[in-house]
Amino acid sequence: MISTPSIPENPLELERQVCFALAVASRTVIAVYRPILEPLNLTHPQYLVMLALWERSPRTVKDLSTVLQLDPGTLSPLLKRLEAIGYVERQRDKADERALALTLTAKGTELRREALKIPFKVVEQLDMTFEELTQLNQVLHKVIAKATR
Amino acid sequence: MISTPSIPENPLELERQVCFALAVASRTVIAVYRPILEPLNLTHPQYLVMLALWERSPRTVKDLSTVLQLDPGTLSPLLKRLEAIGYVERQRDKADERALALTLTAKGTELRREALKIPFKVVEQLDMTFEELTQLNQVLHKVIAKATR
DNA sequence: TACTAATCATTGGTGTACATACTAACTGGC
DNA sequence: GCCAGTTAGTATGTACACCAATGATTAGTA
Repeated sequence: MISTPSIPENPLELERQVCFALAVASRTVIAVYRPILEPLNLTHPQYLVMLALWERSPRTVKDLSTVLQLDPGTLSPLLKRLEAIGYVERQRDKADERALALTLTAKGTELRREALKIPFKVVEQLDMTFEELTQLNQVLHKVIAKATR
Repeated sequence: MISTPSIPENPLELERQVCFALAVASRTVIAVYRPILEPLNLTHPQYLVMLALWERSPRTVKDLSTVLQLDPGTLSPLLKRLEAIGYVERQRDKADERALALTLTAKGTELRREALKIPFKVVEQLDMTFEELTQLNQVLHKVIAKATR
């Protein structure tokens, strides 16, 4: 007779929850960025906005909201802070006055040169191979796709 | 003569950043939990605290802070809210008056029966195999270990 | 034993993150 | 040109999340 395990596995075990690992991983990785971004006067979400703007510069709040998957209500104050630092300019779109165009300032554009070092610094600290990180990235994008449906 | 790619890869490309995928994945997965946790009157961080308490009940703030890798300053108001709902009791440790002991109430203990369904609901919504999730969990714990050093 | 250092939780400040409600501006159909 | 319905961004309220400072308590030590 085959015995079943006497102690059934606990579905609610904390260490087993992927959501827990995701939340902690997100927070701890962002914590790695914090001292690196601090000299640039950027928080991590602000850094992500800058990445988006370095790829294409006049972008609307709506556009950033879609790409970063962030609520416009979250971006609104964040973008004002970026403007206050002087990395970004906010102006209404002439063609559509509803839309707010975010444009990089000279200072914001120039910042990219400094930022170029960041990915290398982070990868070095994480001490993981390029392959591992690429694969993780793929799995995460799959999770995002599944969770967003 | 071997040609090098004319357009060099961009290290700052948003979609390539693991930190971005991590942040979005964490937020979107938590968003999956939101409607599921809402009937229990719990936010996701509160749910994680409950998971920890269901595993072992009198736990201090310090202890929870270590396990959940959360600042005590974050937990303090969160735990007061859990107390206000009636899932938890807060009382100073008799032996060490500095420590605050968090104990499950009867209501809090009973809630576990409802919560047992949650992992299955989430896995069903994510539509991913047990193996995929287990493997993701392992990689995330590796990232956490590397990032925490 | 008195003094000092370490520990634990809370408080206050800044910055996300999301939901809801709101205003201004645009659109299509008439 | 007008209007119903939509869209873009902002304002507000609640809840994390982290940091630094504070206060209370305990532990360590001369």
